[in-house]
Amino acid sequence: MSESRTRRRGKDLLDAIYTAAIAEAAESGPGRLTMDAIAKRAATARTTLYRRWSDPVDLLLDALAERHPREQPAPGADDLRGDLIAALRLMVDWGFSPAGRAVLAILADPARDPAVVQALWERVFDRHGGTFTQTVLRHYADRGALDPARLTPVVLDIGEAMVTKRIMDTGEAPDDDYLAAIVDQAILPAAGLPPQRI
Amino acid sequence: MSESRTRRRGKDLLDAIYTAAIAEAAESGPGRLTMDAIAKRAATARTTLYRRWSDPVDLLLDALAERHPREQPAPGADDLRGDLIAALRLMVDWGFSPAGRAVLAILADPARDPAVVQALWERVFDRHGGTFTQTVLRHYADRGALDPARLTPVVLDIGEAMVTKRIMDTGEAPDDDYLAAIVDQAILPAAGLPPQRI
DNA sequence: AGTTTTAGCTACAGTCGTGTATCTTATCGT
DNA sequence: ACGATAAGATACACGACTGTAGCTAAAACT
Repeated sequence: MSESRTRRRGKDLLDAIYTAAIAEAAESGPGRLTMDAIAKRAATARTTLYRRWSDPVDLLLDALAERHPREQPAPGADDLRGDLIAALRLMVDWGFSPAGRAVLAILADPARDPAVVQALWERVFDRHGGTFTQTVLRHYADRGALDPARLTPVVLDIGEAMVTKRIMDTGEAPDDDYLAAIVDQAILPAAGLPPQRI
Repeated sequence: MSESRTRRRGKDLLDAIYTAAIAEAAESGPGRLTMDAIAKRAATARTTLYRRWSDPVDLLLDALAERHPREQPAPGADDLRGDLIAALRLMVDWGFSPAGRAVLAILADPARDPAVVQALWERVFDRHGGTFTQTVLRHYADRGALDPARLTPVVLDIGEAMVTKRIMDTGEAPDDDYLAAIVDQAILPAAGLPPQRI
């Protein structure tokens, strides 16, 4: 009838659906995520969605898995501090992408289904290969620049924890000064190095 | 008609409504919070709620403000490490109360209204008087046990950030060993003290 | 005791999302 | 060019929640 002349199919359509699902989740939160809204935003029919997924969260997980950031922090020559800041910057950028917002909301959802969280780790994070600052810290520990014994799970998580909390508190992306402060005042001292500029 | 013989009023009724609202928010998340569910759980009529509040979040904010934890960490004699762990324990307990879960969900809600967050800070946190570890760290800095210059906003926030992230990651309350690890491996080094047991 | 206040009940129209069924037809594979 | 596949449109009954209105009667105040 009033159908547009072209009809999307396969990858094109999937892309549109994934984008719509992540955008909806990022705006409304997983709690308010509906098949209806995803379908409308993707300009497709609800029936098309039901042919593949049984509920909105199932769909969202597929979307997040397909769109997980593959970018890895690439530790440079010999600049631990700079590399750590860069890794946190990567994390902030991701955290403020629609996908990052959606993931944060899923993790903080009090009604979260453990199975969903587990699926999130298996399909998104684990494949992503370690956290952001972790990659950098391990790299420099391997080269002898810092004591591997200091890289406990707690220490490896400091950067991510500080950034996450800051985002939740302010709702805004921390600027480079704040990221530098996290590195100088929290991560480096915990890693056994003298704090830089206080 | 089939109305129960007694009819609650004033504070009794308010208490039931607040409890119901926080419980609902903790279970369903603020996104799925409805007047209907609160009314049903409080065993009152929806009309009664509409007489006082115009929407569920408005109601929830009143409930959280009324129920905010007044318990303060009381720094003891001369045990910085122990007092920090105790402060984090207080925070974990609060974070796992229905109110804490509701607050976390509000802060992580991608659809969060800045006005709601601001109201939350003004009506709940600010009145609470500082964060958990902050009280302890300031106390020992005042007594000269550690360098006040090291107590930057970043350092004062490490404990809360680590606990928050841990709760989001695992969905469970960190045990005392983990809290001790946070204190020993993250907070104390950042505060300029040698890490205790690694 | 009489009056005011307000909790509790019922009903209503309206909106939104669900899950399923049915039909048409664009697109793809061969 | 033809047949298989699947996208797109529409319709439907159902349930949940909304916001308002009107009524009854319990609790509180005088």
